Amino acid sequence: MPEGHSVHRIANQFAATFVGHRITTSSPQGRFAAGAARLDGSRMTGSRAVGKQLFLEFEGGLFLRVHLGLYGAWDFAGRISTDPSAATAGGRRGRARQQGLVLDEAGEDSPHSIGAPRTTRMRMAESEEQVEVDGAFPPEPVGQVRVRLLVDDAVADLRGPTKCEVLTAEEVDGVLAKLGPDPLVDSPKVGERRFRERVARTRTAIGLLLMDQSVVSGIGNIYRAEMLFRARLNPWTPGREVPPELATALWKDWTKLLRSGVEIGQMMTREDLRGKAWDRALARRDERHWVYHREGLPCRICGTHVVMEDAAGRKLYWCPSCQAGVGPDEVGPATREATS
DNA sequence: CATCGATGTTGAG
DNA sequence: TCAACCTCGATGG
Repeated sequence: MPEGHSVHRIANQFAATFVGHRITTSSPQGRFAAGAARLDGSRMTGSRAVGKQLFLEFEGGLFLRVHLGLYGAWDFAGRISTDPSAATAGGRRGRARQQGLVLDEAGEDSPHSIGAPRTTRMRMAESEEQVEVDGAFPPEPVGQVRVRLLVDDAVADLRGPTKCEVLTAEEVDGVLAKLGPDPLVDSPKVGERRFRERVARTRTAIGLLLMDQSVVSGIGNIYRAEMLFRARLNPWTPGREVPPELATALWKDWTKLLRSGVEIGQMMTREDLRGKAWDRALARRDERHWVYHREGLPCRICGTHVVMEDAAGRKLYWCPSCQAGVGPDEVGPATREATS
């Protein structure tokens, strides 16, 4: 259930732990047996995220493309990076070993390891929590594991993806061509211009455009709602009526939020809490956002009840008072009720 | 213990 | 527009 920041962190985790190594690839579940066989035994040469898509490059010119969808997840175990933020992006071999890696095996050094070997495990999806578990390495696959990538001292299990396939470089290019700009992939100038020009060209509501991966990559339902609130922008404003400066501001805000998300591993959009309340809010999911998942609760700025309405099948949360700006021609259900 | 819903996308109709 | 995908934490009984 990740938005873009999680996928970049996962790409960094692969860069730190797998890139440069020969990978034993399998499909314990069986559904990806043929694809796994094509990759088995080849070296991983690169790891890259674009929006919500992950591309793992292998020797021989093949790529594993993974999209986690709504509930997919990677489970890492063994020697894993405890901080998959930006530092290892690009996947240079060797660099990974220098920074913050944990090697947690049988561990003579470990004070509490008497008897059973222990392994660090971390699930990378909507949340990340590292736990140490008893048992030998590698652990038995648990549940429906679509793909298992194994090196000497680390393993990654993929479960529940919406997309998992082997592609050639040309096919990867085809996928990339359909994706809007990603602030961590495209240059600030080019990314901003592509986004702004695309928004200006359509009557589609900005609330829908932000979720359209061909317009901008990596934004999901939470960042969408939060970015619109931070811009005090009515979600139903047609793209062409969003002032260019505001489109630029949205792009810059996405850049800032994505960087922050990759760094802290959380979608924290409440910059008003910088300082003392920050850590507490990080610990509490219901404190991290302005409007997301706050239907009926008072707006944190004006006290007006936050509304929730359907936008192309997804739940859209916003404050009809704070976000009344840039009058929309087309209005959503909540706006219609308020004015009828 | 059963049911619901989710930070997403695809493809059928 | 809606079901399917296929996982799991949260929720209710």
